[in-house]
Amino acid sequence: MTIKDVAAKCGVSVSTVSRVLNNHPDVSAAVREKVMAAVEELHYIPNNSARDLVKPQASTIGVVVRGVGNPFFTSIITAVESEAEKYGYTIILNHIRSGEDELVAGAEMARSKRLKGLILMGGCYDYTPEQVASLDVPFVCCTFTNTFGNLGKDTFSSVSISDRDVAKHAVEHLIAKGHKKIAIILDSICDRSISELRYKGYLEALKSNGIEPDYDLVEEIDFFDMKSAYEGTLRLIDRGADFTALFVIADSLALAAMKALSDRGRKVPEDCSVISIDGIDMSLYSIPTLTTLIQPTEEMGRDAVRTLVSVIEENGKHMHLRYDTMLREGGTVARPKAES
Amino acid sequence: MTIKDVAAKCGVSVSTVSRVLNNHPDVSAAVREKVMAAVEELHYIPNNSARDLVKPQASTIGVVVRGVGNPFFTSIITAVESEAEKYGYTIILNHIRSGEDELVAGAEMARSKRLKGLILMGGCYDYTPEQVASLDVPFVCCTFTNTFGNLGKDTFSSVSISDRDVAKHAVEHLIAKGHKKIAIILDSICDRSISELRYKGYLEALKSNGIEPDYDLVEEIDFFDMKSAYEGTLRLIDRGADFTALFVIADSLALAAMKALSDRGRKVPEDCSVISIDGIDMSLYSIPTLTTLIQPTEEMGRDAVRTLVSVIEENGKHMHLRYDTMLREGGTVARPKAES
DNA sequence: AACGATACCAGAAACGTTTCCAGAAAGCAG
DNA sequence: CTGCTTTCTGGAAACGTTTCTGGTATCGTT
Repeated sequence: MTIKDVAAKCGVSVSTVSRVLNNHPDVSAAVREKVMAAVEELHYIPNNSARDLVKPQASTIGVVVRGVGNPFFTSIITAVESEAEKYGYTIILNHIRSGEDELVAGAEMARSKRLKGLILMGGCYDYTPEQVASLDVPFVCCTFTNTFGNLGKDTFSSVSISDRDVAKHAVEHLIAKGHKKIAIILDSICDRSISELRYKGYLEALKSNGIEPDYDLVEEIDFFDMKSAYEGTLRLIDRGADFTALFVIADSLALAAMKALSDRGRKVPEDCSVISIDGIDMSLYSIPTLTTLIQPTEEMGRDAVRTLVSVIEENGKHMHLRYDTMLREGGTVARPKAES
Repeated sequence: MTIKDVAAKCGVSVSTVSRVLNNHPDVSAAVREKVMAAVEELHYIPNNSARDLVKPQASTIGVVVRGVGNPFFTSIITAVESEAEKYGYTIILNHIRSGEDELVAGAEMARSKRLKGLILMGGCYDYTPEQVASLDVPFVCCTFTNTFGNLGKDTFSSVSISDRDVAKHAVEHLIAKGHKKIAIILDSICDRSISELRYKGYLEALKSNGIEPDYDLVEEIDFFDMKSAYEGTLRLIDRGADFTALFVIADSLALAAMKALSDRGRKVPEDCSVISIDGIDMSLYSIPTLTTLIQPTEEMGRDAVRTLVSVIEENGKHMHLRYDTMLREGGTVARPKAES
């Protein structure tokens, strides 16, 4: 089942077989025909390792994703996959658990698989220059970006929304509807995650509208999953927090929060408004439809591979792309009830 | 940056470097130390292609998934990934669109990537022996199985539930609650998909309970996605179909169906009961919680790679594993209202 | 002191390709 | 018919590893 076998089979040299396999011009039609037939008959399959060894163009880029279940990511991944295909890259996915470090996972992966580049999704945003240097393939941060004092900005790319501004936008939408007592559900803010940025946006919105932040309305959850969000919301309610609206930092968590509200007899939006960020498919089908700020996942996924490919192939410069979100008004935001 | 460079760097032979890299015993501590240092300093990374060429144990198995967005699959994939890791396999994902043929996609993939095996998710169940033969790596069908006249049963494996029985179970649960007018939402049944099996189970349940099937209560949707399910349910309602319960063949579709019911002013479960199959995470957080038959995704994913690995490594026999589902009673099923 | 065993290391073959180089056959102009 | 291109094909080197084979010190035993 090697190229030698097919060469022997039809009485030509190895190099000739190679030529027809690679569509080189210097081979007569007769021979080409004969070789093709032999390939077919022997069920010959080229050995990619050997091929790569000679001409190392094997282009595969790795995607490391923190947060398996997040449907928001699957949407971006789909876009990444289809765009990568256009450029002749194959992508290989690596799901990591919350605890793991995406940079070491990425490095490990790049090492063992000879990746041409890396796309990181759902990580932190505070890589130090040393950490970045430890990765010796170009990479782009997807859905988040480094704000570590602007250091090393030119050593990697990012595609993201402005998390702080978007969060601010969301909260201001609630304020515009007349809400003043706005609670927030977020995952741990201490690890310099996206969560922290959105939290800052939340605070900013409150402050710039003259609302004193009430730290009793902040509920931090341990993990970024629906179960934690559900339980967190129950805690918030059960400890008697006084709020008329809820800002949840991601759609999937918001859906779980709505369930918790419902389980405690609070109607959305009559008793409590809910708004969040992402625009996952599922959020269209909640009852009522979730009001959220939609991220352009299609473009983000596309641009992630485009900038990566540009860096890989033509030594393009690293870029940091920001995207606008779009407010989709569902049915989860209403004016607060008049004070009784 | 080849092994030769590091050999030169520290004045030993190529083979010695290779030995320390592969943890072979026949090398002195001093030399090992020196080589390690050089490797570190030169940032040397072994070339996997060359390595694979010599000892082709590079174990990667491909997973081709039809139906990107289906959260049910992501749950299995997670299990597959973690189990594959245990056995030292890396998995590479391939999402295909509904139109594409998973067998040709798989074959293509196996060819170009030298896969050791394949896991197919969300495909049809009627492969012909010729089709199966076209794939020259072992594969296991996940979530579905071949029933093509039992032909070629020993040439591939499968892990699945008994779709017909489970569907029957679901519908009989509704019947037990007193429902007689039971509608069904399914994706196209003509392509010999899982859908068809579940449809058969639906019919069987009706018949064995003396209920005449009413084909006006069957709503076929074009694509397996929430949008189609939503629209299909609207069609069902709007054409005046008379039903008190709805069996949807998958959780994600059921959630969309519930939204449609809500949008048409029908309360679940008071006006209409809903039941489905899968047990995705999300279904725990619908309002009310979805009543569904839970598939053991954890076990299924695990066993998929186990049987595959067994076939690959020790020429194990192909197996066809069946799993039981578990009824989770949520809040979407109630007795029908008394006839007015 | 001689011998065999042991520990360590170098050389070279092999893995399956691609591609460069050269050579043979064929075509064509003179 | 000669010489020169052109067209096709075969041989062999190269890609970066691993591993087999063999050889040289070192050491302990007698």
